[in-house]
Amino acid sequence: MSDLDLVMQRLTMRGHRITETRRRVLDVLVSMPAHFTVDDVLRQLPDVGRATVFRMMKLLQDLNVVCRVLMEDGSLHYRLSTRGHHHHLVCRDCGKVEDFSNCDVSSLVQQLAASTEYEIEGHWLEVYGRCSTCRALEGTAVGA
Amino acid sequence: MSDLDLVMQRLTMRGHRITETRRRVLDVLVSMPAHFTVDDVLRQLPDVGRATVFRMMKLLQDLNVVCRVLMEDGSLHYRLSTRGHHHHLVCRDCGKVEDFSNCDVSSLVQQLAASTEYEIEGHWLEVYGRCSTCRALEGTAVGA
DNA sequence: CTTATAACTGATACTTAGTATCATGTCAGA
DNA sequence: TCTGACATGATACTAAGTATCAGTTATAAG
Ligand SMILES: [Zn+2]
Ligand SMILES: [Zn+2]
Ligand SMILES: [Zn+2]
Ligand SMILES: [Zn+2]
Repeated sequence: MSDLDLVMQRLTMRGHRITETRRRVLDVLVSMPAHFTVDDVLRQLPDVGRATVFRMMKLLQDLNVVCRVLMEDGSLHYRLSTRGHHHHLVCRDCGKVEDFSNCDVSSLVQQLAASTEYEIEGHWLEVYGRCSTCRALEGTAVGA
Repeated sequence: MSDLDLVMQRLTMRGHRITETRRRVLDVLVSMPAHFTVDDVLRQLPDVGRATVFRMMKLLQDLNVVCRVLMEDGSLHYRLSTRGHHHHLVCRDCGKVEDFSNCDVSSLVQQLAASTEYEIEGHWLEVYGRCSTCRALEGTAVGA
């Protein structure tokens, strides 16, 4: 089943309607790169209301099919993802994203719990770097 | 030397002026709890211009005496801190913050680098939980 | 102590991200 | 096909932050 079908299914399962607008927005979302903003979406759907897209992003978050990526400057971008809790490894050059959750955050958290007496209940982690493709390109770049 | 003196020193060292407004804003900042917003500051200094406080927060970031705390909802708060790169452990109940940097993020980063072929250049980590004080209080809370 | 001037300030207007309201439109089941 | 709850778009609003600009002030050279 495609991500798109999955979203449709979850929508109806929860009593939400499949409208023409929702279908159009979803079509745009699946065509988007790894992460995007609401304005990226609006630019491709000028006749769709701003509030509608924001409402939809919130809905999709409730349905656990989008997450938010924290950029290094502190701004938040959206990303289609049907994973539960996970983290992002974002390429600074091309914006490509790797989701990961099989990480060793838990050991870090245990260290912290021991040294601080906090009871730890959540965390947010984003990692930034450059993907192999972009690193390979750098060597051959004009002027490099 | 107090944090406040340190800031003054760094300001003059970089050719910035010590003005009455800056002194007043700094006084408020050091009196603030672990993290705060610009509007928290403005509420205590109604005659200081909004832009001035934002300008000052940016300046203080350049001087490495404030950092930003990512709250769980995605909003950013400010925090006075003269540390370099570090992370936050934020109490969900009282807002208390522990800075930490002696963490095991580097091993996590190495794992990631090995499994993804990304060259890793940065990260952002925030941890949320409840401090020992708030946990102790819970047991004695009315109605608990 | 002046004075020149670069730095600083506050007001205002603007931007970006997101929420609230509300009249109109439409999906989907009876 | 009827109907009402759900969805939509326009509009206006909030919150965080930036840009502009005319007026003020710190500071250091004289
Ligand atoms: Zn995790
Ligand atoms: Zn890349
Ligand atoms: Zn606490
Ligand atoms: Zn670190």
